[in-house]
Amino acid sequence: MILDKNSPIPQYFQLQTWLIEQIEQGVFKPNDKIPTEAEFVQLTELSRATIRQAVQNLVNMGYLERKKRLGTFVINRKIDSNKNTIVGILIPDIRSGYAPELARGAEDEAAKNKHSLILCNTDDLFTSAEFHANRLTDHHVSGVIFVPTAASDAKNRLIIEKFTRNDIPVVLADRTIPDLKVDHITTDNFQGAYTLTEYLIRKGHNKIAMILSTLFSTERERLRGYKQALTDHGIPVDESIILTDNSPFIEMRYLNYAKKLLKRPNDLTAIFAGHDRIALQFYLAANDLNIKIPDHISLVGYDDLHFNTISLTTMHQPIYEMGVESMKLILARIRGEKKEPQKIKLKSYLVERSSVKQVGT
Amino acid sequence: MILDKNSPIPQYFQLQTWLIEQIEQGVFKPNDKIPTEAEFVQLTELSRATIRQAVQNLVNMGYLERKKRLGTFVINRKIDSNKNTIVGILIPDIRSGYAPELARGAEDEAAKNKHSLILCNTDDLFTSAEFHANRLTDHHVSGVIFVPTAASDAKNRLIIEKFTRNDIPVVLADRTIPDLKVDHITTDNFQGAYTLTEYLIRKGHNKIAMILSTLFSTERERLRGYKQALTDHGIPVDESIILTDNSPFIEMRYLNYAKKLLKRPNDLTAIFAGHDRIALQFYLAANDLNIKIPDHISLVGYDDLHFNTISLTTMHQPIYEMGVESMKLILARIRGEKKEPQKIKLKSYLVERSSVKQVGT
DNA sequence: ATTGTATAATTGTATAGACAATTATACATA
DNA sequence: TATGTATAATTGTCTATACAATTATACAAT
Repeated sequence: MILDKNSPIPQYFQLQTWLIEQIEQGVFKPNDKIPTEAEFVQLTELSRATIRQAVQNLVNMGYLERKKRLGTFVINRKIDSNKNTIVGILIPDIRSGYAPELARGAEDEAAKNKHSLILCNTDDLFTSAEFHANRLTDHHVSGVIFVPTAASDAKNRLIIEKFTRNDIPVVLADRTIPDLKVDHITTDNFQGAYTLTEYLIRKGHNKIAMILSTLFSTERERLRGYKQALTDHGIPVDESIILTDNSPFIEMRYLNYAKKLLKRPNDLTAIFAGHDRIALQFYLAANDLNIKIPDHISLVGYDDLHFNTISLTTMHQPIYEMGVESMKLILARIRGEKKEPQKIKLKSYLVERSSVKQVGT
Repeated sequence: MILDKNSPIPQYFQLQTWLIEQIEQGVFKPNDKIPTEAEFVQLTELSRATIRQAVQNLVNMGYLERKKRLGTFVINRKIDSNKNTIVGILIPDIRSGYAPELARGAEDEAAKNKHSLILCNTDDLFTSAEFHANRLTDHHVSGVIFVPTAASDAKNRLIIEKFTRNDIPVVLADRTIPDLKVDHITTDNFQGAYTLTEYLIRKGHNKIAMILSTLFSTERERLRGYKQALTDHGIPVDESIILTDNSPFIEMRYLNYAKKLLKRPNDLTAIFAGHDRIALQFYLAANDLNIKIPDHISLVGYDDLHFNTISLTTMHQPIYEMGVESMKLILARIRGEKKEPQKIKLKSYLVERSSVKQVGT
């Protein structure tokens, strides 16, 4: 016991700090009995009242638990704090794309364990994400599920650091950021795009345009998968029919792209839209131009959003499951399970509807 | 000072209880200075240590604040707790209908004030709502926005009582429950349906079917508006073309209703769907049966969901605004503004697209 | 087998007193 | 005007002590 009698730091506070250290370093483990107050009096040569003051503070802080007649024990904070945990989720916009599905998955899993989920909409903006990050830190949430924004990797890293500096674990969902020691969970966009492209090739297509936003790792991965599938099937990659955009998703912009692409006289037989909302714009554009899908041109999307009135062949992403799994991951971190950062890739599967026609032979 | 020296209740605890009472009854008001420890020693004839024990507990509980040299003061808990408040929202399902829009409105308003929103999905089930209510109470949320479930009024009342018993204010959103002293905010469904029906009548329709679920106050109000509009225009209400259902919304069921109604040989010229998701089923059914909307029959919906591919004339509900306003209401209650329960009705407006044809002259 | 009783260990409650640290205020000094 | 200093009120820290309440355990009585 190293208490400095002459230090300006109060004795009770020294003792309290020492105790916390011992607990956090695992010298006193959960459920361990710490010395009795009488023993502490002998050990420290302080009065019992002072001992009690230190111990009482730790009880209030949730480190210790007193049991009459038995002594004072270290609480298993992990189990304890595991009740009624609050987790934050940072998604672009709860109104669009897969966000509702993701939120629902996360919420269901949280609710199952009596935890709660705080919703934050970033609109894919760094400033907004930063604002919410501050708020969540103020609220002392126990963990965060973060869908990185459309901002640069560096800026997204700032957000994550904001949390980790405050000992709040983070799980990245859907999109990743390179070289970062945090858990992340994505769908296998490379494999999915590969499968989808291969499907088109099998259907006889070999002039397949791709249109996507390069802003997100997800779509860049899809582009990789698309190119790889073409290459593996001996079809040269034609950069002139790969249309990339690096600004946030705006319907009108993609509607115009779609119209341009559909009007352009070329021998395209199929279009691979980077995600379903892009595909939707193609439907609308095609409708406008009196082009029939799949009769005149085939179309595939990616996401499997619930479009009730159009019958789009697309990759179904297990978004609900992603929500569930990210919550499981973050809860494991909150419980303090220390492993290497996990990189989970969920499998997507192809949903064949009627936007692709067999061509050629 | 009434302390019972002989009571088995500890002196410090008696003092502490008495102090809380004084504070909560407003005898000691926020920012008031309470007697100094020395004064308490005189008043109570207890030792200073005992006084301190009671006061320290109240400090820990957030009732009091010590200031060296100045004394001990009552904290203004309202102002204090007004920062970083957490509000719960109970909606049917974040994935469907207007829920995302409502949640977004509420979240934006909350974020603006540095508050946070906990998301709960009830699936319109009482048991689920009850579960979440318990969870939110455990978390000590400061207020709740509640979209009543499809269960009976009595059961929804139980949920609300659960909150009010714990001094958690509640705002009802979208749907109402009769005879309840809580704030609520709805759109004016009567007026909206009246406007919509009148619109159809002006377009020459006088044989207008209505199909709806009677489970929710919203749709029952719409039915009232529909009937009133007919009556006011001298059109007799024909109960045989009013199709009601009182089970939760299931797409298949309504698809079948739609098919039956569309197949039935009658002189219907227009259909008023209780909400957009019902209208969507009519689109799908019509498509199946090769019936063109609006050429063969006109259709209106209610909600203005974001259907990208169909062009439905419908009532736009200011759902985002409803989210914002319910958050404002609940925050006002949390701040302790005591008024009569407010009943706010937001105006909807008609969005004319192309699902209604002019008939007759 | 159940119920009651004594014991002892430990925390819980309480007293009386002492000195330290902090800080608003007033006053003094540069 | 700005800065330093003394004062006094109040909370902060700490000692030494005493008895009460709680309860696991062992053992006795029924």
